[in-house]
Amino acid sequence: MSQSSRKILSEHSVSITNPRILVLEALLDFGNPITIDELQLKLGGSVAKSTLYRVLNDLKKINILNEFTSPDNSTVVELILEDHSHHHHLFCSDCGEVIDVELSEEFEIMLTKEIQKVQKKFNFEITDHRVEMFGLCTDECANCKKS
Amino acid sequence: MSQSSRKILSEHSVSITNPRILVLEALLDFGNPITIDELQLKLGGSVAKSTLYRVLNDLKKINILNEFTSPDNSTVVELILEDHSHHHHLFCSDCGEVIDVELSEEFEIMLTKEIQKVQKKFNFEITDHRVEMFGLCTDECANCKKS
DNA sequence: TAATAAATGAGACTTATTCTCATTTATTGT
DNA sequence: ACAATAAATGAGAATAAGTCTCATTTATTA
Repeated sequence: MSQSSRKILSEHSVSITNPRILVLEALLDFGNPITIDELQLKLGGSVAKSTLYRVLNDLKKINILNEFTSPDNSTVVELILEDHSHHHHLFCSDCGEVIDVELSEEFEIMLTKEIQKVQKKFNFEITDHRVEMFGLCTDECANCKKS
Repeated sequence: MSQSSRKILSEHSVSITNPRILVLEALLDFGNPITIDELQLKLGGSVAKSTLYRVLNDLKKINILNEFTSPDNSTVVELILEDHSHHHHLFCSDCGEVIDVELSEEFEIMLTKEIQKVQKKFNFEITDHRVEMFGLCTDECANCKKS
């Protein structure tokens, strides 16, 4: 793990520093989209707040980090490595969990066609898209209030 | 216009006050998703900041206001009135404009099927979804930096 | 129109994120 | 391996979006 975080950094010609390794390892270890709050918890003060935000920005700049806002307004961050193909997000409105979801090939093809229509109609150059789904994990989730 | 904003409020059994009328009229007048910054500009100080946020929350509570975060992290707000059917959003990464987009019926049907698959796979109850598209308005947009 | 409950304005407060600057650490060329 | 240089870091100050408080005003109702 320590190995691969260093590799990621050097492959992107970013200098290898302790905070960067720690943040990358936390993200690799969690393996799912994570809120900045949770990430800070996981790091347990080993990286200064200002440095954490700087490191996240560095990772965004080299295009291996995706940042978005969940419906409950927390900032969520996720690594996008080579093996991490195009996907979408599923949010639990109760516990805030975020899950990566891949949709079928046929669906993506159809969506691409729709997007082409939208491009023409609005004279836009569309570079990216995502599907967000919201709901409740109906299961035995320990964090859900089950209200 | 003044007429319809009052009507909207009374139809939802919300008391008719000046700030509420002003905010609703600004939203109706703009007619598109609008950032809170722009909305404040449009209101030109006629409504106190704290009141603006309270009114927006009131409108959310009666389910006629949708709020989301744009890719550049500004909060965007839009009215959802009866005639405003299911739609998605197109964002310009340069000027920040947000446009409502309807996708084809066939696409929505296929998306519904995909969502059913996701529900089963993750044991989720999915209540809502949206498609977000990002790009650049290639046209003669006065606000785009054309960098 | 008076009584009551609800809404407002002004500004204090909170919290996420960014900025500053003195110090530390990584990189590089020898 | 080492010194010089540039880059990154930590600590905390600064900023800004959004919320809260409370005294005053406004809407509703009977």
